[in-house]
Amino acid sequence: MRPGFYERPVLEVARDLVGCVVTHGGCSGVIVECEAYHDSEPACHAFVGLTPRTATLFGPPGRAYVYRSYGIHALLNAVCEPEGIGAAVLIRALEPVSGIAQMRARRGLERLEELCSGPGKLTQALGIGLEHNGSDLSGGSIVISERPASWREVQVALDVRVGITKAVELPWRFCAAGSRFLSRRVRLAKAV
DNA sequence: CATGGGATTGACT
DNA sequence: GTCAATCCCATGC
Repeated sequence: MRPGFYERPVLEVARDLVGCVVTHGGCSGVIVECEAYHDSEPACHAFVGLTPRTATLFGPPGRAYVYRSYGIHALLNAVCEPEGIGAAVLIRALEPVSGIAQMRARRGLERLEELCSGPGKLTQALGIGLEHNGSDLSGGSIVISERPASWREVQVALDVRVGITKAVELPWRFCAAGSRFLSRRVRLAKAV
């Protein structure tokens, strides 16, 4: 991504990440769903302040924050905003583009729509794990790159975030409108 | 040091 | 629809 892309308000970054491409482990996909988290609201891990767990979130922008969810899944975030502010965008779903045979092997599934349609699914499909926490998202093994030409004009729909119990009303979920590869349907369908 | 709670998924009723 | 799996870590005694 261009310099400074992640060092902006996390809501702007989340909106702009829809349509961008995530590549790792010989596989890639277009981001069709993501969510913003910020230390000012209680659904964000960084809400509790600087701890060993949240250190990555408060660190420099443009790094990966990868953590274990429910003891089982690794979830991938892109750290945003200037260092010292705890904010990140959770990558929640991809439209598979390349390395699809390897994704199927890693997931043990055939159906294209089920390979990356959830935050834990896409990390499994791409082979992303906790060891990637803190890695650079431009020069590291995980790379996020600009929207391909065909995604330049993507329509982004807003919705409330999935799976949280605090600050549930904030419409900080960003989806590619009409995509078949979302983790769940959009309810608000408010466009940005 | 013990406890409790998840930014989920897949299997099962 | 319901529910268990499973681990990291924040919190509180």
